[in-house]
Amino acid sequence: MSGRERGAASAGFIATVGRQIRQRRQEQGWTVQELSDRSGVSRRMLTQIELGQANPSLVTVDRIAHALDSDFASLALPSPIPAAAGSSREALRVWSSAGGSEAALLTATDHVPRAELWHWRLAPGDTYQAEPDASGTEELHYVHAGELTITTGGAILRVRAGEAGRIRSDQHYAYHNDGPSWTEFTRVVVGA
Amino acid sequence: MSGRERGAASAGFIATVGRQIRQRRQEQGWTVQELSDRSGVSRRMLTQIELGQANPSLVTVDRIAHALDSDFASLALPSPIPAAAGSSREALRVWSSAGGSEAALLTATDHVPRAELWHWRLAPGDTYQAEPDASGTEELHYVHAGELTITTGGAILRVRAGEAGRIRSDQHYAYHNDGPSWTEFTRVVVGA
DNA sequence: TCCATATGTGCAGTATAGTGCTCATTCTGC
DNA sequence: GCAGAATGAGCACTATACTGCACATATGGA
Repeated sequence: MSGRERGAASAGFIATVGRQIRQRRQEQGWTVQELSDRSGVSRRMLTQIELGQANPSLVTVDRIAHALDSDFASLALPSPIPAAAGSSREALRVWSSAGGSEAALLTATDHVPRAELWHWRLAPGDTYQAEPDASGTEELHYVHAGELTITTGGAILRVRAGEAGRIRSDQHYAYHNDGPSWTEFTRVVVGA
Repeated sequence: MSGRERGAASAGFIATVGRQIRQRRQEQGWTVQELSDRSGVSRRMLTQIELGQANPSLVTVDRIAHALDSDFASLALPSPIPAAAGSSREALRVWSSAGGSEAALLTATDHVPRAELWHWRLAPGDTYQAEPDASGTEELHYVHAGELTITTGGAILRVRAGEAGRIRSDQHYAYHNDGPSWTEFTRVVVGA
């Protein structure tokens, strides 16, 4: 890191966090000053964070999250929250590769049972290596186009367009696109 | 904020983030120096972060996350998500209307937490009236094309293409396509 | 034992996160 | 139009995140 770019919105997720904070504050009907009083973070800083012009520390984000009766992680995710009625929000691109492959977290539940809805695009020949998860976690897949190869614990599962797959997630696994065209699939992650 | 406690592990989640980073680094078989080179964050800072003795900024955490081929949010969550062996299943057309609308159950888990993955197609002007599910059941929606209007308990939720929605489904609810074109959406039902 | 590698830590310096003032602008409602 | 509330932003200042170096400790292999 020679030149340290700063001042403006550097990373995209910083803007996401800012937008999350602003929306939740407005849902509470609070002014920036009010959130400042409740969180202990200055009004000056809050406006910059909401506009994606700051690079807050974890402690600062945590103070704000607590004041909003939320938690740190959910501010980074684009999850809505309203209890009875849902809301709409844009997807969060969580992973991408040099080849153009990408994974977007579309929406998720807040608490148990945890469920996440994803959309994935894998370029021909591309691979995604995943880490094991909490015991009992499962995944559902539905392939819209191309074909998806899932390797897990020595087993190989091939899912073609129009087919569905399911895996347990207590061990290392990986997604591969061994086909000649792009693979598109929906992924649901379910935890206890 | 009179006395600002610092230097030691202040918040619990900071230690969580540190542990996550250390674990993933060791899974890669990297030394701290190696992660430092790849992420652009100094070795000095990395050790403190891993030990929960630092208060890094979002950009710093993001740099580390990218070097670990991970994402920012999952480092903050104590429980990530994926991995294991599964099976494939064919889609089941559960419902259809005279107008050509249809609902297909793509796949589902066997036991708790229950989760079902659906694909729906609603013709313009078509409606589906649903019965309440078991208490605590939730639904996630992602609209691929057109727009989806969900009415539930007097509330109206409109989800457009590219947006996501969420509702509690332990009450009467209905899907409507009020738009001029076909509506296509993915639906996830999650129960306890 | 000796050497090499990996990690933890003290210290000083630098870059920047964060604060508290200030004023400008916008949007209300009167 | 006017007054007040709310937000956006410039500025100087303070607190601290972050760096680089040095040194200590621990582990493992020849």
